[in-house]
Amino acid sequence: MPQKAVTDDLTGLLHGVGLRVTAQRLAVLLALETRRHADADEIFEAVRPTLPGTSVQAVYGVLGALHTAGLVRRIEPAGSTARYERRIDDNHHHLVCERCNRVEDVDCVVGAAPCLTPSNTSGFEIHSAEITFWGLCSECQHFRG
Amino acid sequence: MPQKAVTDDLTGLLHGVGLRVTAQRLAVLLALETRRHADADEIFEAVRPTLPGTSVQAVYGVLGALHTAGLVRRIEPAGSTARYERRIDDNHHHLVCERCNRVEDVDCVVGAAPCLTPSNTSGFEIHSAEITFWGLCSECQHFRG
DNA sequence: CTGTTGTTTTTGAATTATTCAAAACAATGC
DNA sequence: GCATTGTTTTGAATAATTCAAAAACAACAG
Repeated sequence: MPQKAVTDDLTGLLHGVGLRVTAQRLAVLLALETRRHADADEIFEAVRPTLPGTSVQAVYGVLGALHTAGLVRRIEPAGSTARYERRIDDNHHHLVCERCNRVEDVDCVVGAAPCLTPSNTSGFEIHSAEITFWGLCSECQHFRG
Repeated sequence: MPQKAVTDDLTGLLHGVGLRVTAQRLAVLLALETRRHADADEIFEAVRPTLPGTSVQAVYGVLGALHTAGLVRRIEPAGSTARYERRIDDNHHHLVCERCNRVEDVDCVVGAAPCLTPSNTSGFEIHSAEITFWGLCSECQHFRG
């Protein structure tokens, strides 16, 4: 897909949720296209070359707006900074490395449906269930001892 | 149970994992007996009356040692500070309020076992699965709008 | 009980992700 | 184009947590 078409898509995405289309927002969305589980700083660095003058605060602002609008999902595994991703429609989960904080997607979980039903809800109105698997990534398995 | 007996239990707990027994560690463990999902500051405030002169850094140090030793579990729901709990042997999960960050336990999950098996592990060696249910607590359900 | 050793706590400061606020600026509707 | 309203910049603040050095202390041997 040519660059123009991608940008048009992203423009439509923003219009769709009633957000103004700005260069910063397009750049952040574009950066998220090719990055999975990027944090604010990674996105800031990705945006900087094509859009110098962008501030970190603007990136936080854009990510906040996109998140509120439901265009990005935000995860914050213990020990990591907040990470953002565009995959939102599927109910996928995450593997997090306890040593290096690397994050990978888990497309689905065997027998997932029951997991979304806690036994006692303590009066909570439940909106979503988040599953995080903790362990060691392939790299870090060698470093044990 | 008399106070002395509780303290003896906690002393044994520390000995059991090869940690030195200090007044601060006993105080933190004792504070955790009656509090669920307490954060460092809550524990600090709970410890202060009986053990004045204790520093917040000491509380962080104690909690770190207890966590490393496997005596306490540490959760860090997005948007909250780190919280600590003594329930570690059962595989229970959490409900977190999206508005006030209140945390409640979920004793178990219907059909829990399958949840511990992700479909693709991406080469990870998995140690544990953490399930967080997001929603609104009974209090905060009234504040919508 | 006492001295020694290694660990823990205190004291004081640093770090870092994130947020806040006011002013400059830009997108959209007319 | 122009006004309106939302967004970004600029600059500073916040707050949880960690780091480091020195003092205090628990555990153990004698």
